[in-house]
Amino acid sequence: MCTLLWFRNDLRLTDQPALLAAVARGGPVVPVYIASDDGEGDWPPGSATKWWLHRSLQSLDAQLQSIGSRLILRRGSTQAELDSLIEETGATGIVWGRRYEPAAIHRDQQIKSRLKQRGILAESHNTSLLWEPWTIQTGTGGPYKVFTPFWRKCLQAGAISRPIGDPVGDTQPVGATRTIPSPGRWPRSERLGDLDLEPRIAWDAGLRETWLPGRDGVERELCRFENGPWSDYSSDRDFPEISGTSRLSPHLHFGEVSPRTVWHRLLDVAQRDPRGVTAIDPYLRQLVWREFAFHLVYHFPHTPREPLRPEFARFPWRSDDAGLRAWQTGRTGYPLVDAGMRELWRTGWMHNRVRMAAASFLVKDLLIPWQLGAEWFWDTLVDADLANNTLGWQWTAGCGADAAPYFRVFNPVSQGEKFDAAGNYVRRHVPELSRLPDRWIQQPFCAPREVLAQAGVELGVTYPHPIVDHAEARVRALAALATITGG
DNA sequence: TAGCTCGTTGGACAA
DNA sequence: TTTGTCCAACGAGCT
Repeated sequence: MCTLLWFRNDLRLTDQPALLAAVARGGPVVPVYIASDDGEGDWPPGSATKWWLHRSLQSLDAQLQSIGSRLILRRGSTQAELDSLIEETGATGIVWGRRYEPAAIHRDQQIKSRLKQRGILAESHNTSLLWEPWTIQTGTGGPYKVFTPFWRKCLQAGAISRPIGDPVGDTQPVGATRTIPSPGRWPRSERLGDLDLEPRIAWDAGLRETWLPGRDGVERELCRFENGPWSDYSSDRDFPEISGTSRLSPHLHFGEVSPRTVWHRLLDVAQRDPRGVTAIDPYLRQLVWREFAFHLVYHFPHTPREPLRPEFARFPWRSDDAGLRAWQTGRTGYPLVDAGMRELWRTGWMHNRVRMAAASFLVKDLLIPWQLGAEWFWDTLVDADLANNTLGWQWTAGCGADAAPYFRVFNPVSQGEKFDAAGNYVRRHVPELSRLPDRWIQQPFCAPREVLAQAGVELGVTYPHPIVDHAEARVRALAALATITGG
């Protein structure tokens, strides 16, 4: 009666329905993770993703060992590894958490039908969403393409159940069971180091300084957010120099915490707050944006590569290798954009407000296809997530759900002046500008010569000239849009 | 059915 | 300096 517990993007032991189902079968449970690209389509894990995954698996294994179990690691074809694990353990069932990306769905369906043919129990569970994509429908039975009605419909769907193992503070891993029965003999396992997830050259210092993958990191960020930032989230989240956001995105991506746990912990905090529970709404809305992204990628599986709005297939994008390279390396000459791109490179993350400005610069100022931006983010973000990344880029490019009005072109200078007025964010990530006064920090190219000299800035030498003139680029972007709207 | 309202995150310009 | 208005048209979603 041995059961394989196949972990994917749900690397945790608390509020883990697949784990609970495995234990409920009664026999020994073999927890397994398979490093494989075969469910990722043309989106194999990027470098930052692998860096995080290495540590997250380490954390999961430690948690399992603390209750007398362990994590079996394999690499290669998922189907072949599952087959061999069935051989080695005599497993009669496999349970896992569902995924919603097109390639993963396709692969999982094949695995499921093959297992069933062989008489092996194959059971999938919802381990990562509040509402699975097919449970939320418009009045006419279709998927939503606009966020606000989606949000309203979700709230109508009823209260979100408490996480398994509640009340909060119950840190026992398996809910009621609290132990995972081990097999008499463990199957073969790779060593974590042999999965080749670690970088070959040490580019990860900034990531190590910034992040703590795994359960302890979840606890650290959740506590920090609960103890302050949540209550000013709606205003502070826009200022990149402040840690006003939850910084939970990578933890949620890997399923080190369930959205349900986050939802209820913050709701509980808000309930004790004099301003009442609605004070947490702006943040909960963001959690539902994550749900919306999964809803969209499930119902429109072509969107990671193609625009949701078909007329954008005719958009006159430019080919500009030098521009792309300048953007990627944070050398566009626009300090806010460059600070964001360098924060991304150094820490594997970028503040959301800056993501919008940087992404807008690529697609509107440079007219470079949003797919190239999505690929760069995919490789460099520790929270790289196909659903969220797709939604974000299509939104910025104006070709996705909730399309932005055509005239919404972010001005990198005024965004900087609004949200980084004192220039602290720019100074942190673009040190060669750090001695510029606030007045010029967001637009060194307009600063008087003596100011630049005094700050030790030599344009074109210590810091680049702007690679495009934003005012001209804006006009050009609007003209490009007019070609596909017929305007 | 047809009509109505609205759309996460903006910017430029006039007054 | 601040505030209000306008900037396409469309299609989603509701009534």
